[in-house]
Amino acid sequence: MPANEPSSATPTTSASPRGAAARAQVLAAAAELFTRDGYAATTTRAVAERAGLRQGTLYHHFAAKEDILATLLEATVAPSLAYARRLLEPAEPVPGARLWALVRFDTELLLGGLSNVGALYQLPEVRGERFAEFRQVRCDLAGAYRTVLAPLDELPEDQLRLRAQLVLGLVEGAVAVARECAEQEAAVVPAAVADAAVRLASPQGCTEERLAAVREAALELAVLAGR
Amino acid sequence: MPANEPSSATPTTSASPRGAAARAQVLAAAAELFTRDGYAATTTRAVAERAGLRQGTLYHHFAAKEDILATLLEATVAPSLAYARRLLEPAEPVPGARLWALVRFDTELLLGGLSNVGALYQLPEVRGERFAEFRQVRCDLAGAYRTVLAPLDELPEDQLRLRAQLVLGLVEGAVAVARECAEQEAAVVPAAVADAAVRLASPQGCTEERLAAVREAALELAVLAGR
DNA sequence: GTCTATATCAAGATAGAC
DNA sequence: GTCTATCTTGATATAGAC
Repeated sequence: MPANEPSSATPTTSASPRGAAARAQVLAAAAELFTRDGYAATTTRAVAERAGLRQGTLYHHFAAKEDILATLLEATVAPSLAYARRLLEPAEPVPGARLWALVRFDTELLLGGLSNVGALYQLPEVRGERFAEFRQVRCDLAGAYRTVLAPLDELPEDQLRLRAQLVLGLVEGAVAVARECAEQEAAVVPAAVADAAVRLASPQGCTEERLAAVREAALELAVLAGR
Repeated sequence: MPANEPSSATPTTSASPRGAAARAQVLAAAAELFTRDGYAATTTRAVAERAGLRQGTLYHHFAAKEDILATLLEATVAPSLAYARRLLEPAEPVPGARLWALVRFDTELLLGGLSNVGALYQLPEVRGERFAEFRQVRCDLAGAYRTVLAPLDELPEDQLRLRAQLVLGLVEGAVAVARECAEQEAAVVPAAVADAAVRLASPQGCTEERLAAVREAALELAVLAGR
């Protein structure tokens, strides 16, 4: 990756860890290792080494190990919520279109992001104080899921909550298992999960034709929402 | 908790950890703590204390911390597979009935068992050597899911695999989120997840009526399969 | 901003008395 | 079979030179 910088022109901007880029390298390294080996089992040494730094240097960028995790989580869930909000602006052409678009976006984000940060959502450490802000955003996202689920079925509030949880569980669970078996199939997963979400949220049934219409409408919505 | 045993009548059978019961107490304590705080973050001291033992004593029942986890996992997945096999013996009265029964059973097992051992399935530690046997059983269970999914949809093998993964993801994901919000609602979750699974596996749509028929047939199957 | 070196602490596992 | 030690190791985080 490093192109060249034999001499020293601009000290703060070099290819290797040096400077501001180091922080980003640490985040990328942590995302990889946290998702692969688990948060608790990943040492700060391993993160630093992978980022091209020494262990102690991490603490000039993050005050504690938990801060690295919190930064990762917030950076991952924020785009989801932002996308969900853009998705809610235009009217929904076909019931289920918003749901399809949102589920596909989230699955894609979790699967394709730097790493499978989605799997980190359920870490026990996330219950701590340090992660309150993240959990709040996460909660707002769950609300968005309820909103996009509502038009598909007349449901009392608590049933709607449960269904939103089911769909969230589907997305995160599917992401967790998707990397294990599928390799090149990963490209199909987001759409498949979105299909599945629409089906499971359609109480009076969802035929292939209807699903096709939902997909098409969702793709248009996705353009409007900027993705 | 200890009722009384001032003198010493039968040495191997007393109320507190003493004797063979200790092993079971350790497992119960570990299940609770591993699922609540995570495996890596749970110390053997904490497990021992909750089991009413001292840290060192654990090692007379298990050779290592990982052995506790492995025992828990195997004990949880084995009933699922056994149930799935019994479910496959009788003919399927209505397509989807087996799926419904299996999903409900698994969700119930994971939710209601000693603890949410299901959440432990995705621990990074489980990739290790020590857990090969567990992963094998898990793999067999995935095969059973493919079998019960097959009658619902004409699907090429790889698509069927993906769908089985989706359903497994749904079950485990739903279980993971179910405890967070729902309290007394937990009783509704298994059936709701089973409904959701059947819907998402029914490509040509699944109306309320059909779902009702599936549920009824599934309950009969469940009786035959011994639960 | 990065390094080396180290303080500090707690974890898993073992030894041997009772 | 359980206890009280203790060994050994490896972790996070800090201090201070460059």
